[in-house]
Amino acid sequence: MQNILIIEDDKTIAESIAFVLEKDSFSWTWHDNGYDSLDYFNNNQVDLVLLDVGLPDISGFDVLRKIRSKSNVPVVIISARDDEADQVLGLEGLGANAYITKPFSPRVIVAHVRAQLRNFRNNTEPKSKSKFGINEAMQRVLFQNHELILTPAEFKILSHLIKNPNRVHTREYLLKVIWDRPHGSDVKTINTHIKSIRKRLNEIDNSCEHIETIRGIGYSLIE
Amino acid sequence: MQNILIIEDDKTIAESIAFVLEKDSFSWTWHDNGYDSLDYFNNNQVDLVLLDVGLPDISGFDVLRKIRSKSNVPVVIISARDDEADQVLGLEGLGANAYITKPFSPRVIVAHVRAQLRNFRNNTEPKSKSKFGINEAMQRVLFQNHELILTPAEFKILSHLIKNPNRVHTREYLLKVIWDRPHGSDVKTINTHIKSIRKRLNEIDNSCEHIETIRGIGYSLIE
DNA sequence: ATTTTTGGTGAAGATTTTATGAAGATACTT
DNA sequence: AAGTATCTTCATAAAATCTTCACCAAAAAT
Repeated sequence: MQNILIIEDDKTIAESIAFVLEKDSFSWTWHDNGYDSLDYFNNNQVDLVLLDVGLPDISGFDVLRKIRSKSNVPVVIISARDDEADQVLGLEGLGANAYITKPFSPRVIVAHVRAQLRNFRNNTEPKSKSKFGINEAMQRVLFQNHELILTPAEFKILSHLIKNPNRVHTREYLLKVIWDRPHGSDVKTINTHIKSIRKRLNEIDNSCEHIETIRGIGYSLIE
Repeated sequence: MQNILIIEDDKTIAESIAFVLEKDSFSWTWHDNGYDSLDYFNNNQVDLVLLDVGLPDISGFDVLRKIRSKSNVPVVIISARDDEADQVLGLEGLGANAYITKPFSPRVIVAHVRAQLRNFRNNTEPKSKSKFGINEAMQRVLFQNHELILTPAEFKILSHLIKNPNRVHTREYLLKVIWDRPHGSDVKTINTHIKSIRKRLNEIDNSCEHIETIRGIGYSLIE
């Protein structure tokens, strides 16, 4: 049974998360502050961390950094307020594996947990060499020695996926990747972009799915 | 001429950096906040970034991440205070190329800039043989043994493209190439210049596009 | 088993970006 | 100053791209 560490100062939220985890037969532990949770993390087997960014004692930033200084355990960020968005982006850069915002449904949380755990399992140690190369100077992607000519949006999405492979990216996030800032268009737009990227990739190598769909969440590039 | 982007909210510091860069005949641009500088970065040719970590709007962390999401351009971190040391370490992990702290002398900065630019150049362009020759003295370009008679603006653009082939050049940057300095004219002017350069090239060899349009960004000379 | 939700697909429409030709403005030459 | 070459602007056409939509298939929930 996998052990999930919940770091969340709001008791109600923590309990609802714990409830759905338990229903899906995960083991869980809850701490409502950064220091206790780090203490727990250092002395126990933890398979995944759910980390709220708005803690009372230390910043989510510091917690994540401390965790990352000794482990690659999957960390999923949860944030209650929209104005934490910037901070959340920074956290992803620091090595957070995914993040969930505001109206988080139980199902979304469990889906994230499952996706991250699966990715992590498949991804430990072997560190293979990527089949992709990014030609920034020409806004092209090299895939198995073929140069892909992509539209601006496709390039932005694909190069982002290549730089952060084996981890889930929500459609919302990928939209922001295209537009640099929040943008009004429908998230389903991403489906269409992904479709055309897949088409181009499959023209070169049809043997497998290169971009995996994580149902209910988003997409992930497989290496 | 290489273009350095200075991201620094302290006017005095920015000016002193700009001064020494100019003395060493670098082109430079200064922005005092993160958003403007990213906006500039996304739309202009930038050969190196000098990034202060203590910006008023977004963290240097986020700025660097945004830059790295689309470019491998050398980024040199400058930090004014010692207590930013932690942050600086994080930044280095994220892909900063070097960092300079507290008492930075002009000469140290220029030395870093030169070193990074040299590294970057050696790492990227393998330098193949070109079909083009440049006759600086006569303001002419030799293309497949034909001498092209060009207008001054056309010569400046084309010879710049020849010196930096297979790489995108924004219209803003090409405007600066024509005028040596920022200039008030519309960037669409470049479209017209490119059109006439293409016409001249096609009169000699019509078999392919020699100047490729990179949609949303600019133009690139193909070798 | 049936309903509901979610993602895939192809095509149409809207939007954005670039190309083009010509006219106006500017600078340069004689 | 007139004439010429060059640069810029403008309007419009053309192309490429982005978004939306309707419909179908697959997966999940009931």
